[in-house]
Amino acid sequence: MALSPKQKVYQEVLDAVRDYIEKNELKSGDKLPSEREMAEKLHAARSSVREAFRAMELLGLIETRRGEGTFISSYNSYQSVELLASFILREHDKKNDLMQAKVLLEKEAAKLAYFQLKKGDLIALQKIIKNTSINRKDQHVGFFQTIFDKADNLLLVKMWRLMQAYSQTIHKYSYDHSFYSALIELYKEKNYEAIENLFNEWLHVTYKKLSFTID
Amino acid sequence: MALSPKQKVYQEVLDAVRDYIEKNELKSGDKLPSEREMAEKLHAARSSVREAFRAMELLGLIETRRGEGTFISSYNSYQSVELLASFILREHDKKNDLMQAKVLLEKEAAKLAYFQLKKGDLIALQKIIKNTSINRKDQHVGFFQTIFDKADNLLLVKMWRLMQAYSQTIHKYSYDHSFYSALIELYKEKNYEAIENLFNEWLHVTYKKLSFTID
DNA sequence: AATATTTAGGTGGTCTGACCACTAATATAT
DNA sequence: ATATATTAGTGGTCAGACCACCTAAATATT
Repeated sequence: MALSPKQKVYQEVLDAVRDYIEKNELKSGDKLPSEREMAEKLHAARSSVREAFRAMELLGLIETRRGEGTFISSYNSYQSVELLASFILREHDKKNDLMQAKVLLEKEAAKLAYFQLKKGDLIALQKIIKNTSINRKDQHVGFFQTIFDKADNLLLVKMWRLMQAYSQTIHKYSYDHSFYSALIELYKEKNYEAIENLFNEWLHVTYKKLSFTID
Repeated sequence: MALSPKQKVYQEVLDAVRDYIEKNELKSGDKLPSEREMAEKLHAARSSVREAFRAMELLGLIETRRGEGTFISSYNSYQSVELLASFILREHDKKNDLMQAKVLLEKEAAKLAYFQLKKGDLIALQKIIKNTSINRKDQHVGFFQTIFDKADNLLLVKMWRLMQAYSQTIHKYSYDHSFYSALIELYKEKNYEAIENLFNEWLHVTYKKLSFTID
């Protein structure tokens, strides 16, 4: 493993695993080579392979079962993000970036979904908003999950989920209640252009607000 | 390190480090105990401590300098996002999703930059487009790198760079030449609203085109 | 023959101890 | 006082050794 001298071995293992997954077209749940086998294949020590594997495990990318092996995770578990947040999110300047990016994704998803939403979907959205038995965060997630489904872009929804998880430790993770109703109303009125403005207004207000609440 | 039997050692190290940081009120840039010292303190092997440290490093929580020590990271919190994204992107071969997401980011960056661009910036953009000594890909990257700089959102630019890198395996990675000129023209005319439409038109055309070229 | 049991090999989990490359502070020489 | 060489400490990596656990094949039991 002495090819790229500047890079650490466990970083190279990371790349190698990614290539391996792609090359062999492995999907969620498929088995990876054992630590020993991977080490031999990459001419690295097992401990180096383990450093890479443990990091990936912590990120929820792989799943490990003692006595069985290492498997590609379905990546539904975002538990790693929680740990991240507990360390990271005291850095405030990045909170703004995160919130801004998240809102942008939600805005674009809302616009993409515009062309796909049926009447039944609108009713479903309304039901989520009116359901007071779940908390606001779950309302927000449910609401936009529906929208992202209609937007039909797997990459966008994955990025959004990640940001949503990150942003959960920040106080502001949802819009005002009136926001959701306003969006639904725009869908009903078939007012595509106004969607952009609705989000942008909220974005500017919140952006400023966050700037002043930095301690 | 035999107290909590069900938990892996490197997980316990993770918790211990978090407690250590909390207890000693360490801030960004502060030094952590060495791997050997931490191992002795926690009655664990150095390799186990390393597994935890490497994972934290990958998450961007700590920074490591050979010969000096391990420090609490001050920046680069988005390192993990990059890694995650690189796996997410590989997971599915939805080229359409990727292209759509990339264009969306470029569009939003163009709109964010709108409020920051000075006359000199526009000249710089024009110079990039008129420079025929570099290939189209580098023109595209240079053009939007300038725009993303003005948009001033670290997270957005990192996501974009990643997508740009991956999209290079696809044939379409840049716009028609007239597109860039048109965008500059809109900046000059201070026509904010038209930016959205410019991108959307291109997006719809390309989206359909790609739909038919999927192998 | 069908079932239950034992066994052997493979896997992750952990530890020990050893080098190497690098850095910074100390000691030494100029 | 300055420049140089030494040294101790640090992360980076490796090799090899156990252990606990799981699975499947070989064996024994019915």
